[in-house]
This record gives sequence, structure tokens and C-alpha cells, in this order.
Amino acid sequence: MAAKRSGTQSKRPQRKAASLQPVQEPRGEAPLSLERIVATAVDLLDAEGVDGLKMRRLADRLGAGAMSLYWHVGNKDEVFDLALDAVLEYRGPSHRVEAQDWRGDVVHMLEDWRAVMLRHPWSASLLPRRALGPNMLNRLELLSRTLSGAGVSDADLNVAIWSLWNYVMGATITRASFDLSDEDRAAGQQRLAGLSEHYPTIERSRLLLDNDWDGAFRKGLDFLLDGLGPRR
Amino acid sequence: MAAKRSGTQSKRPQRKAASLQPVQEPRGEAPLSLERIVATAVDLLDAEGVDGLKMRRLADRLGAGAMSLYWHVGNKDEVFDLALDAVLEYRGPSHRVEAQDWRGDVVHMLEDWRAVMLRHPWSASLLPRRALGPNMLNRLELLSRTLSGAGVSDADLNVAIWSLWNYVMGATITRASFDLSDEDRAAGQQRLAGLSEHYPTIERSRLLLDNDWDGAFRKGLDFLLDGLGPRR
DNA sequence: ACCTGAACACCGTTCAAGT
DNA sequence: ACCTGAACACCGTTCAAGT
Repeated sequence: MAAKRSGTQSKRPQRKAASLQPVQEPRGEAPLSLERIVATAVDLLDAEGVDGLKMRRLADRLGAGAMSLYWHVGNKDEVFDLALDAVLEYRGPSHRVEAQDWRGDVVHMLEDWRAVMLRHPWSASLLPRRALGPNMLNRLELLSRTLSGAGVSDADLNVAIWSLWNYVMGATITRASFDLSDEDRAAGQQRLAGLSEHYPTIERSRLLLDNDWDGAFRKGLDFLLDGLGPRR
Repeated sequence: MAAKRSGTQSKRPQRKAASLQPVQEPRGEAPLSLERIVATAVDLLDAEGVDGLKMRRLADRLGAGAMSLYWHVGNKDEVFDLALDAVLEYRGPSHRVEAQDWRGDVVHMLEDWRAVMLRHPWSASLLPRRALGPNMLNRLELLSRTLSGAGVSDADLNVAIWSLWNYVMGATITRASFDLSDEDRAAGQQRLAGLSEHYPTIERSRLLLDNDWDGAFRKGLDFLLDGLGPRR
């Protein structure tokens, strides 16, 4: 399972060490920079979703000509990569000195990861099709280290990591998609009504009306962790 | 968790019962029909991926004018919905009379579901963001019925179903994405090399080079089923 | 009932050019 | 070094019109 699609490399020089900032431009435009572009892209994505990110619109928000972006960035995919990884930053589980609570640490990491993606609902479905950025790799490294330290053997480690990845990604992509379509909720309900006869078990358990996403996520995760934990 | 985005309804009348087909047009064009459109869309998606499906291209393949499709179909999203559900058809676990092997049945259903999506790699990432079609609802109904029949209580059923959904979707979306980018494999490898120092645990376990997708899928699934199964 | 071409309002990106 | 407008090659979809 190799990393992929590294995104066309921009021919721009590495961003130089931050020179002292001019306090912040009054209200006019700060000079274009990769940082501003990425930050604005995240805002735009949060506000308008994946389809809302257009190069011209992004440039507009930055008060720049439509084509100015292409000096800082190779193409639109690179904007996606940068915005995605920007959002995934993580500073460890605040290492309290107390107990070696591997399970608590893992749950904290995964719930934080999920929460971040739900805060930026475009990010989850983007993550699997783009190359893993440094922030995501860092999260995977911390997760691996924690499980390994807890006693999961090297032979079992990959299965454990990928199972957790699969579960978290599936849960978050699904939930983010439903979030985005609250408008259609009504239409969905109605459609469901006509279906009860064909899908009696779904209807009885009210599967499609279940709202306890957080609880369901946590319970399923517990099942996985029961199985994945270090051999007792 | 309600169904959603039902796809703009076409104003076309329901397709009439199949009149006797003229054996198949020699090589010229059969008349345009919803069936042909959907079948051709699936072919096109298989060959070119989600971004490869363009209304003009689809019409081309059908030997029709670019705009003829819009009489049969409301818009492009409806084509996606129809192609997606067409691919998800399922005829139960061939009910052999033998043992009440609920676990075997569940594994069969989920592996078939995953296999179908991997055969049409565009389908997995599409599924969570579109309304559930009849074929997918049928799969969920069968899954629910099997778990319920095996003794999973109504209170636990939704958590069980959604956990399995999450796991299967996450696994399949991830794997299909990697499949699509074999070309970049080389670039990925190289990128990884430079990273080994920052992510030593990932490097040691060769997490990103692991190729045993099928085995990993099955093992993680077993962990989930251990936890989800009927209370013993 | 079914199909069509012209036309509109967009897209991402190239390029030659400005400062 | 950094930014720009004009232009190209596309898109999905509307519409008025054909048979």
C-alpha cells in the first residue's frame, strides 16, 4: 500500500523563513503567499464544499487576479493536497504522565481525527484518493507507535492499523455525506415510507433514521479494539 | 441516518414493459433506452473512471446526439445513481439448505459487496454520497435479517450494521483509490524512502507497502464480527 | 414521443506579456 | 520574482426547433 499521486510539484522555491510580518495588512490585500492561499482554500472549502473550490473564486477571495495562483501552486490538485494536510495537523495525546493507557490514547487519537474531518466535511472523502501528507503520516506513526508499545506484535500491526483506518474513514465519509444533505432529509423520509414493505427489517430497526452517530462510532470502535488489542 | 438526494426525477414516463426486441440491431444503433444508457455508462465508468463520464462522451458511445440523453434522464447525477445501483445487484447467499451459518452468510455478503465495488472502482467512493438505491437497500435488508435471525438484539442491530458498513466502505474506498494510482506507485516508493527517519514505526512495519489487501480485510472483519455477534 | 444543433455560462490551464 | 488578461479547449445544461 504505497503512497501515491504526489501532486504536481510547483516550480516555486521553498517558502523562505518567515521575515517579520508587517503586523497585518489594514484591510487591503496582504501579498499572496502559499500560507494565505491554503488558509483561504480551507475557508472556501468549509463554506462551499469540494465543488465550491474554483481557482477563479479562490483568487477572488484573495483579491488577486485569477491566474496569480499558478505561480505559487502547480494546479488545483495541489491546492487540495495542501488544504487537506493543513487541516490534519495533530499534536499528540498531551502526554499526561499518568497511566500507560494505550486504549485511551488510541481512542483519543481516532476521535480527534474523526472530529477534525467532520469539522471540514470535504476532507474525509478527499483523504483516500490523495497522497498521504506529512500530518497524516504523523498521525499514523503515532498510532502505530502506541499500538506497538502496547504489545501488538509487528506481525499484527498492519492489520490493526488498516482496520482502524478503514473503520474511521468509512464512518466519517458516511457521516460527512449525510451532513451535507440535510436539505434532502425530508425527501428521504418520504421515500422511505413507501419502502417499508420491501425492507421490513430496516424499517423495524429504523436503521436509516438512527441519529446517534457518535455513540455508534464509539461502540463499533470498541468492538474493533477488543479484537485488535495486544494478545492477552 | 436518512436516505437522501433522490436525484432529480426525470419527467419521462415509466419505461414500458419490454416489447419483443428486434433481436439486436446489426451494428447500427439500437434505439436509445434507459437500459442502454445505464449499461453504457457503466462501461464508460469502468474504462475511464468518474471523471471520464461526460454526457457528450456517453452520447457518442451510444451513437446519439449529445443532447438526446436529456430526454431519458434528468441530469448527470441521475446517470450516476442509476449506474451505481445497477452495479450493486445481489441475489442472496444461494441458500444452501445446510447449517444455519450466519457468520458464513455475513462474510459472503460483505465479500461479494466488496468484490462488486472493486470490479467497478468508481462505485465505492460514489456510494456514500448518493441516495441508497433499491439494490443497496436490499443488501442492507438481507444483512439485517441475517444478523437479527442469528440473535443480535434489535437494540444492537443498528450499531452492528453501521459498523460493518463503515468497515467495508472504508476498506473498499481506500483500496479502489490505490488501485487507480498504480502509475504513481514508483513515485510513492521514492518519496517514502526520504521519510523513513520521521516515521520509523511505519517504516519498520512497512505499512504503506503491505499488499495483502484481501487478507487484511478478512482479518479485520473477523475482529468486528467477534464483537458484533449475538451475545453469548 | 423522441431526438437534435446552436448557444450560454461556466471551468482549468497555457501563454505571452507586463512590472 | 511576481502578477496579469486574453485566449483555448473544454464542460453541463437550456431552449427552440425539428420529425
